[in-house]
Amino acid sequence: MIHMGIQERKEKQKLEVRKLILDASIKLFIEEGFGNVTIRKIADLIEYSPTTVYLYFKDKDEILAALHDVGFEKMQAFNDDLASINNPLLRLHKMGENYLQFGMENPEFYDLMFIMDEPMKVFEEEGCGWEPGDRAINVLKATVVECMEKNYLARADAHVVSLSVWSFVHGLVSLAIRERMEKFVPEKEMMLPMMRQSLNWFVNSIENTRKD
Amino acid sequence: MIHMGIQERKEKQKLEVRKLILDASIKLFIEEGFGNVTIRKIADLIEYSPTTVYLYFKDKDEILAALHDVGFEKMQAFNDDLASINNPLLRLHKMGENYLQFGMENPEFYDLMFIMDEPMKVFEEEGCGWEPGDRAINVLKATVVECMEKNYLARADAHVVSLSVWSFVHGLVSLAIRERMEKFVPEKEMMLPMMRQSLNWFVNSIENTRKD
DNA sequence: AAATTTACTTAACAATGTAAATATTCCAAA
DNA sequence: TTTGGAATATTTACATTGTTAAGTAAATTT
Repeated sequence: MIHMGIQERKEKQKLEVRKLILDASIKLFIEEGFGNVTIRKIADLIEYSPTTVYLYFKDKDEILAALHDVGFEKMQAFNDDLASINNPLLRLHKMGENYLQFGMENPEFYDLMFIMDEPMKVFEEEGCGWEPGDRAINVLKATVVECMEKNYLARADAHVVSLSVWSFVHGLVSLAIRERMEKFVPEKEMMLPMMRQSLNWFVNSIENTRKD
Repeated sequence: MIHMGIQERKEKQKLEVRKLILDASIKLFIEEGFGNVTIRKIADLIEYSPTTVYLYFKDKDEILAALHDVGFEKMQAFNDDLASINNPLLRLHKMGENYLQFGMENPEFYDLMFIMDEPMKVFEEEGCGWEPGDRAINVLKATVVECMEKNYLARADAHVVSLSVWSFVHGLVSLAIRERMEKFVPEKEMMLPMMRQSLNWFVNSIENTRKD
């Protein structure tokens, strides 16, 4: 094995084409919307033949799953400002606001991460569960637990409460993204403000009033 | 116009074929899932050629929109037991439970009604908004208002609160349907119970504690 | 009886995901 | 240096999809 350097270069190239495909997908995804992400358009963009894509990804779902992962990275970057908030209830609130904002600013990614079926098939096949989602909700859960410990939230099954909080914000975003809110929030620019109001009410409602 | 009877019969026949198409769609929809509802399969079932379908529906989206409407009718039937509940907060709670149950028992319909893009396109084209959804949320809203009037809920913007309640239950159902909950609720038969628990916590949390 | 409208079918197109067969490139051993 | 075999890429092809255009046969109107 004299030419290990060459093999390394090859592997790097392999990864580079993979990255080309992914970048092209993201570009199409963001600029033309999900419906226009097709194998052929990806291939056109990177100037390869369509079937070459299949040398780097098993099928289209796997590409979507990769984009799904990119979405979770993006979301994590969105939450950089959380660590500085000491009050866990305020932090929970801010997490919610970030979630809403991320969803409304990146509807295509949000869709892929929390609504679309396709990327989930890959996780099913892999056997191991939905790791990115798992990690995200564990952060939420930790905050909920902290809220309960410090009596900002009434003590209850933290698992149930975490799912509830998540469901609440997901409900808002997914209804908005899939155009079920237009009748109720006619002006588009009022959507996010309205959602924030909704979140305010929610956080206010769940706050523990029987503080010791 | 001697032959009005014949014209009537013709129109009836026209409606009958329409109904054939719709029934076939529903059958496919329920038995084989949404992905297997194709124009050709519908045509096969009713023993017409595929293109005949287009004489009765503008396009596939219009069929999906019709199924969407059927879903709302089904849901309404689900809520027959609500009228007998006098306490508005209990009624709200029961509405939520019905919503969860309907969603979990009719995931395909729920999908069409509250998640999928396709049927909404028809409403956009028609200009007038999403009438079935509008009606449904108005029922919810009336209950919320009644809750506030009778001090079961703290006074707040009823519109915001209604959207919030809806978002909450929709969040639960849509996460479950689109397989984002499996990691958190591993046993499938625990899904609905867990969601009910979540709803219990929610209703409990939003209930007005400063009752006069 | 002739003309026209209605109801339906056949044929076809374009887009899509994907598989199989084929070609090309490139490195390693003879 | 040549050669054989991976690795990489392309060509061709297929099946499925929604949908349109053209054609046909029967029913209805004139």
